[in-house]
Amino acid sequence: MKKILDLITEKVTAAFAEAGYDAKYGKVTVSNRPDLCEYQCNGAMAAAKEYKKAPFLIADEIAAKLAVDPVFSMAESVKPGFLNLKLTEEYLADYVAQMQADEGRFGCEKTAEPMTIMVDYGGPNVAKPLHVGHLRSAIIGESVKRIGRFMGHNMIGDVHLGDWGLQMGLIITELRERRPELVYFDEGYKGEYPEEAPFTIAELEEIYPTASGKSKVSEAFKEEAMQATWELQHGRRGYQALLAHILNVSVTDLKRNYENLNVSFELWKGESDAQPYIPDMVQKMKDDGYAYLSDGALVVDVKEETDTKEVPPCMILKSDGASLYNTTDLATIVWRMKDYNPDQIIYVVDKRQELYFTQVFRCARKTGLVKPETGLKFLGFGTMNGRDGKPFKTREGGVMRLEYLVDSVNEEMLKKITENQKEKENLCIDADEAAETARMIALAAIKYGDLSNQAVKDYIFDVDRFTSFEGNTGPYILYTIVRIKSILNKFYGSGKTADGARIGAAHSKSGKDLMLAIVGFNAMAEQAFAETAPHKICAFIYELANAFNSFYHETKILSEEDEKTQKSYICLLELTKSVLETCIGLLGFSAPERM
RNA sequence: GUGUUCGUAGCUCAGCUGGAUAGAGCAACGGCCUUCUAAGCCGUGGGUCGGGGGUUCGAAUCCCUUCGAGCACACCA
Repeated sequence: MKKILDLITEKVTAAFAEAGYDAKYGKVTVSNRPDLCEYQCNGAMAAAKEYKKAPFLIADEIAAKLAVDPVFSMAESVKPGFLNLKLTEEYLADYVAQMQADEGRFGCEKTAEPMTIMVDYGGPNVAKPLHVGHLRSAIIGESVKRIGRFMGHNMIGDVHLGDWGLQMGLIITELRERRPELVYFDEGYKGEYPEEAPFTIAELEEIYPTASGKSKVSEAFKEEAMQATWELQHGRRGYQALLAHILNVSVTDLKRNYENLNVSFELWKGESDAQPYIPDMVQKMKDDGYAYLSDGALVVDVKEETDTKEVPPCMILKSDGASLYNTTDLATIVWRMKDYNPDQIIYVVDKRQELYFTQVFRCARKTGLVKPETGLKFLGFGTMNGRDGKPFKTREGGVMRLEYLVDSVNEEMLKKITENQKEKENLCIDADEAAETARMIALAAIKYGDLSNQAVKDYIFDVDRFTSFEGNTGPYILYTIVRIKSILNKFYGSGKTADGARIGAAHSKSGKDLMLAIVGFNAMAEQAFAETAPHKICAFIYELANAFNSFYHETKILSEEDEKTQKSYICLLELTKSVLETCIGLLGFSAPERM
């Protein structure tokens, strides 16, 4: 379906052309003065210069041509040269009805050229619990993935696990100190290793920080850990079996945590998966003459003419010959290209890593790791700060576990639901439903609170504000959906049906405003994808929810006596609900039946 | 130091491919529940869009400059 702005623009450009002006002046936008009009075109003022003619004269000409078009209920020129437009109720209703007939898409066409897009987000470390720093990547990445998928692209999410390096050696060393009798440490052991891991996730989460602490005070311990790391990476069987256990236990726990956030990944690849590709990659960079030694380290120059600042070379190997983060990230690109050949890779990462990623991207491009047309996109997000404007910390000053944060919001929500129930006797929610509903609202509060801000900006995570859920919040959106569901349930529950009915012309300003809000869906979705901007979806649904609540307040639906009108309302409610639900689906949360 | 992002109401943020009176929410104040969930609706007050200059018929938006804040600047990830 064509976007409504395009349809109107077609009319206006035709009018400009007919009147002898360049069609480019006919671009129509949504009005910024809703009190004056619904859509506007400012082209006459721009055209005035080229044609050396008073802008209002041009606008008058165009308005006269448009006024006879049955699409517009108003087409007038105003003061300097604005062209103000209003649609007829019939035309608008017809467009909205078409959206409804376009099931699941609401007038938004899938792309004609689907791309394969990999999204690198999440980035948790094994053996370490998720903390608040992982929240934004998960939330934003998941939404970006869903938006792309809705637009018809083949989206592949990769968690990009931090499962390589010294941390593994640390865990193994600590475990050996505690339980040297385990078969994993017996070098002569030739049999199968147990299937059951010798530790739980809780133990693992305690072992790692302990070991990490020891390595900082004990040189000997650190030496041992490095030795263990080396042996692990060079194929020591027992250690590899332990690594498998660590991964297993860790990933199981991570999956559970991500599921609670309604976040999932197609791929659970990690840094370790990139290691096999490193030797060949490095050799090729040397052979092709890109990599050279600088201060003992192997580097690739990534400076460009247009740089306004010094971009340091991209380091491939440290002066001791060891690989580093860059090496792993580049090798990750190698396997991604080999296995999935993506058209684009989007990195949802803390914005502080921007310079680092420009180096990696340039290096990948220069050395031919990716095709010239392969997109490498850095989607940096800002820091989540506490109420004091400083990075979010627990009261004690440590990093807060993600689980605790989610739990505390859950609790607040449950309290609120219980309170709310006392006020409304007709809501008989049992304990299980209340807990589940609280979970859904809490998730909406957290995700909406994050996504409604621009990703690049830092934002303040204020638990009190999020749990107060008035105004522009996730719970407000859910509440709106629940209200609609409630009416629909009562309507259908009385044995009525709206089969065969169609949305008709609006009878009121609020009804028309609701439709005007809905018709922007397809344009918004395209834009949200093109700009990887989930916050545009938030802005859209907030406006839509506002429009609905105004309409709701002044329109009695269940007591409407005219059957045709009532069915039309029901259709409109169905559409509003579907659009809202689709949108929150793109944001990564869903609505309960009641709250 | 170099680069970069940002500075909009008391607070948290939209708006930034230039357009008409700069918008929301929270907080403050005032209305609206015998009628579809008041987590709602309607209204009032609150702004030199950090300062200065420029481009333009027209600037929060583009350019320059200045002040202030954050962040990043090769052997960490």
